[in-house]
Amino acid sequence: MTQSDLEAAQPSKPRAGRPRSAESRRAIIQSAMHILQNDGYAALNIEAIAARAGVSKQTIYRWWPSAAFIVLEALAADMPEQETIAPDTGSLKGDLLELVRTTVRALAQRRGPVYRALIAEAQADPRFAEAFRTQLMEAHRGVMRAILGRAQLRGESPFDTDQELVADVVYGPILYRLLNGHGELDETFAFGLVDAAIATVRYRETAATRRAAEAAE
Amino acid sequence: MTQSDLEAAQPSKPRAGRPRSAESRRAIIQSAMHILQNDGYAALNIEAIAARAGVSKQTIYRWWPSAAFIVLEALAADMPEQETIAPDTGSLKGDLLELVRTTVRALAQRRGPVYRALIAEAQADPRFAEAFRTQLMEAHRGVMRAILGRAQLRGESPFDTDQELVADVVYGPILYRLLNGHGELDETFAFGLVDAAIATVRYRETAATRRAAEAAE
Amino acid sequence: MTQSDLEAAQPSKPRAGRPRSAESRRAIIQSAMHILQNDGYAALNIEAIAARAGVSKQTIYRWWPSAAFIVLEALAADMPEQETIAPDTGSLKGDLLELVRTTVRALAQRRGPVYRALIAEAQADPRFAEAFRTQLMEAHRGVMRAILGRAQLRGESPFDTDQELVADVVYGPILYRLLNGHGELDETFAFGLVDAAIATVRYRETAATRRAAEAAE
Amino acid sequence: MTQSDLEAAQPSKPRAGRPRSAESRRAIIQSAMHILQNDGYAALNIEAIAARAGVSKQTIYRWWPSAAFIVLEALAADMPEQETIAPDTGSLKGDLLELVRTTVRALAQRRGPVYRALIAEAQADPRFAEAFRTQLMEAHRGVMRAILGRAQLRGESPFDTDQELVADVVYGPILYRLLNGHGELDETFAFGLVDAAIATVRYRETAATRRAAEAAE
DNA sequence: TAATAATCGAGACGGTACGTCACGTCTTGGA
DNA sequence: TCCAAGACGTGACGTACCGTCTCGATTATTA
Repeated sequence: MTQSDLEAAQPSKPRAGRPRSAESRRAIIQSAMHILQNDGYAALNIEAIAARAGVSKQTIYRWWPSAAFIVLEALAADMPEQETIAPDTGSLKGDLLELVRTTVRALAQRRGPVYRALIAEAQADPRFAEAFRTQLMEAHRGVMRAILGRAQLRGESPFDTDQELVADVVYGPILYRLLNGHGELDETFAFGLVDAAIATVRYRETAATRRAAEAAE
Repeated sequence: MTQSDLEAAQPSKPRAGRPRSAESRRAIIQSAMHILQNDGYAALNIEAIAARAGVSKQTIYRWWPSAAFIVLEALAADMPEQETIAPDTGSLKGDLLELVRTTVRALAQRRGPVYRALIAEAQADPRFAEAFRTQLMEAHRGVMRAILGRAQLRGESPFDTDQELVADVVYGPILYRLLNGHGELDETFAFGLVDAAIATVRYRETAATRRAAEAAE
Repeated sequence: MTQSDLEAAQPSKPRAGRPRSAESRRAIIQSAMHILQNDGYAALNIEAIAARAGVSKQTIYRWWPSAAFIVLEALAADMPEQETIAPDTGSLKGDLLELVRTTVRALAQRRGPVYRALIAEAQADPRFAEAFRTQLMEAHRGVMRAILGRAQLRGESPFDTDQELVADVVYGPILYRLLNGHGELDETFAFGLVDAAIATVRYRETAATRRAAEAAE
Repeated sequence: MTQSDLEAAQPSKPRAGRPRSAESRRAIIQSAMHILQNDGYAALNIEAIAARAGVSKQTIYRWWPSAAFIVLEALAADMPEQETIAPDTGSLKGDLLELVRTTVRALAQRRGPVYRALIAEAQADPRFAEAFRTQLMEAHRGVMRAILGRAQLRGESPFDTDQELVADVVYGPILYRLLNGHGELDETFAFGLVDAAIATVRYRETAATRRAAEAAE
């Protein structure tokens, strides 16, 4: 979590000294996103961000550990609340279709390059990996859990469904295609994924068998 | 494809001049892998590889575009033929279990960091992405195809099974956990994945319906 | 002259607002001298002084133009009145010996590094050069003048002795050795210098000749 | 001593690798001197030198520890051999006058600021102090020794004259006025200095007395 | 047996960005 | 009006690697 979240978390604390410049913060984030959109992540370095934002490098380093955190903050700010984005069509298949198609479409368009870059960054920077996972990935997975929770209440899904596995089955292949580029992120893929997810929810033979076997030991 | 494959591909052409030093090639690859294992991918740069290999930087640049390609060459050399690694237990579930457990185990141990780094690298370098996909990922997917092909012959899997989707359902979640770190790469996960894959093979309702609908348009 | 001398010079003027904190002033000077003694002049910067003094940077900048001025103020405060330090042994040679030995000894020990640093600073900052010359160097030269003045009254020195030249002959070589480090600042050197000074006082051939020659033109 | 003297010292050694670029070396030195003459020593930093020379910072750091060393190299290159610059008029007074007037005149004009800056630099950097002393100051003192040596051969100076002291009496006051700015570096000063030096050569009472006293102990 | 040609080690080169330091100024709330 | 706290834009630092470029030396094929 960025230090810059402090003020949001504790707006009451009247810390001494000159307060953080909201204008600089905004300029930095906008500068970073502009460079990202126009020149790509490879061109996104602190010096360029600072120059374009009319800000000193020191000011950036004071609040963000690296450029990736700035992008993360911008994305997280855009990220609406779970309730807002979790579709609620009345059926599991409907919810999943809505979710997967939206996700896949966003990644096939402008979101793709950003997510690819941030995930790459996370492989080299454990601090960022942590922030990325908790602030973005968990939000996505939370949507899946909400959908599956509702499906369980409706009786569409067994009470002991492995929600984590289902979330992996949905998001894993999407990430896989996004990063590896061996297949399209299109409608056909979205339909197939939904089928796979539903099939996974219903079919639990091996797991049940194995649990029984383990219980017998 | 690396330039260094030229000699393997065309051993007959006896170009003039001093031939490539096999010793330097070996030293470079070993140096790279040593640094990778001991200091991590972040420390893997051409200067360090050259210094440790007792080789000039020019020699490296002559044969590899970047450090990632050296690692890729090392991994690809280790990669056995498909027939060798594709398990053949007689049943789809048996093959999948064998494959997934082996894969997950390898990634949970020493292979993990290397694959994470190379996939990250691929996001920033399209040339490397291409090489990585064709030389490593396709080999993995080929194993899946071989297993599914045999399952179809045995009647365990419909003739119109979407092999690509099933491969995605298996490898996607593995990659997801490897890169995102939200869950363990363990036996339980492997069993769950196999279930999901088999469920996907059997359940094709949505896809069939959709195809029919599309045909009706 | 430092702004901080204002209050000393004009204690009557009761300017409005909160008066200057004597405690802060003391803390700043002590902090500066502590850093200077322990970490050297290179480590003496405003931020370090402020941090150690528990004072804001602004408070320092309000009263001193740079760190060098703080040190100068500390040294000038230590500097006793001329009458106090000008030796009066009854003979020119005695006075000179006393003065030179004291000076050389002080510079060979703790005063050396401070003077070296301040003189260096003066080369880059004309304002400080002016302050340093008038507040420290002139005090030293005044001692010489006092000694030479007494020698003239005693008849030990010609009435037209070039006091400035003699002061240069005494202090110049000391400074030279202090800054250049080609020779020791020891007793032998002190004796030699006194001889040179006395010789200079007595011998005025060239100057007299030249003046005569110039007058003839 | 700069590493860049290596090639001059050992032109025969055919070291491996790309040889040092003579053009870059020249461009760097010229760039440094240009900045020094036009913008002053305060503006002389590595980045500016590199930019103006069309050279990378690394290339400068490879060969010189700091900007001061570049200037020193330029000055030392200009410094003619001792025999060339040591005046030989036939008399001690003539030689001294020639030397002192030349020196004082040069420092009063363009050499002054450079020497002031380098001497200041030497106070903060022991490595540079050493280089400055051995490469420049010793050359100057060598001239004095040559003059005094000849004077001794002619019988103008006692055989036991303390050459070091006389050199200090000549150069010390010059340095003093240059750095402290309390007096002019003009002809009058030059004449006075020569008188002081000659007086010092002739008058050795205290030293002789003291040596006798010490011998008696 | 030479000439030609490609490789090798060493290492210097221009270049880009890094993350840090200290500067001197500014903006708060409080004394 | 001063004070502490501390954020700000500025400018330079010295370092790390990048990918390219000479060097002299080595090792093959070709003439």
